[in-house]
Amino acid sequence: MERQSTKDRIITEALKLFAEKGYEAVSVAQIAEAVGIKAPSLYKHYKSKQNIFTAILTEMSSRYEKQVGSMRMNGITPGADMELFSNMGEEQLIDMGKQLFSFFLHDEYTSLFRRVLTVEQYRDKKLGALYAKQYVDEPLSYQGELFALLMQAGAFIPENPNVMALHFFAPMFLLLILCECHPEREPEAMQMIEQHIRQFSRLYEKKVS
Amino acid sequence: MERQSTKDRIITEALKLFAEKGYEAVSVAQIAEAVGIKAPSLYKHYKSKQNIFTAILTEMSSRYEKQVGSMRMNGITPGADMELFSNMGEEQLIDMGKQLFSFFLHDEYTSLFRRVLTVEQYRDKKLGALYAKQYVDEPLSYQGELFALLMQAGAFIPENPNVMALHFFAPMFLLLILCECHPEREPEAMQMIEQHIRQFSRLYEKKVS
DNA sequence: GTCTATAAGAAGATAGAC
DNA sequence: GTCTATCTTCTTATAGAC
Repeated sequence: MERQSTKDRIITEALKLFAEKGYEAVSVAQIAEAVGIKAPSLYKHYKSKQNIFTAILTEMSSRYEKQVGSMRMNGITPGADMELFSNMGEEQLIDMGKQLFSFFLHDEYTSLFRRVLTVEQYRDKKLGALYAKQYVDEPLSYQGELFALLMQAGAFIPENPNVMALHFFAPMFLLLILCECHPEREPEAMQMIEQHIRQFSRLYEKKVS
Repeated sequence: MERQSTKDRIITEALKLFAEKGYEAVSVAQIAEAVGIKAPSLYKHYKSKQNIFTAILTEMSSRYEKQVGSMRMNGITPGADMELFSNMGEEQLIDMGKQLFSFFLHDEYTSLFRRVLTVEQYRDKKLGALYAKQYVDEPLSYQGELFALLMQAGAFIPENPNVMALHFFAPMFLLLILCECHPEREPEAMQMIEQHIRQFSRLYEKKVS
């Protein structure tokens, strides 16, 4: 009567190990040990080590499409909830940035899977493409749409909204990569994010004329 | 009469393979084959596979300290060559950005070693620390110093120069990571960099009052 | 310094008992 | 579904001839 089936526990433990050591460096025996069974038993659930990895990939992609895809990265669709943002102040922007950062850094599966993609992106074209899509292209295009709408609404000075998205997102991306490997630097990073967004707001704010 | 000794060629070929597949996924036989010798011959030059990796680390670190450390990332020490920058226009900033980006992306050793650090950073604390130092902390602190001086000289509006460095560097860092795995997107990235720096210049330029 | 031969062990995976 | 026992292949590394 465990919370997770053995088949699911294999995925969970394998993901943790792959994120920590990389696919090649993890043996089937290590995965089995983490689950609490012997290596051969594992082959009753998955027919190969590669199969375990593929199952992780499938599971994480569907999780992404469900959570992040439909919610568009932070629970807000740019079109529908526009009014929520049209009177968005600096403090709201800081909150949004910090929450986005915190989710990406602390959500267990998101964080572990990003580490796996980081480490394996060069060995498999599909993984490289997935990394680019999930952590570069989609955040940028989503935030680009959002800033375009806010710009139209007169919340910011007229500039290229896609470059604006790059200016907003890239610093958080850099600090995310930093903290992923150096968790002790999270407070420092959070402070940088706040300073970043305050300055970003000042730069893009519409001056009263 | 080869240009490189066998001992050096082992380092070169091993670096290429480690950057492509990761340390664990590369066998000593593969390195030997790339060099053009048999695996056991390799042990006359290095006493273990780990030793080869350590030699790469030492070599690349010293290369970094020589080239990038003393030249402060792009050949210019912030204090000494200030006058060169004090009348720096938008086009100069774009050139500097593109050259910096191009160097990081195309310099063979820089690029390969960054890939190795990217892939191995989670498995070894020293490698994680090196990654943070070389690709985050030092570029940011150097550019922070530079922008602080330019700000003092009246070239930019008064803002936090370290955040300004983050705004300048982080977008290039993100695009660098993207192109490292997707070289075909370099033209697109170069265009983004140009747009980024133009917008950056407009945002930080001192308005005549 | 290079080779062939080989040791010693770990890896992924299967067979078959329970 | 789990286990023990086993197979096969690959891996790092050494020995010793040339």
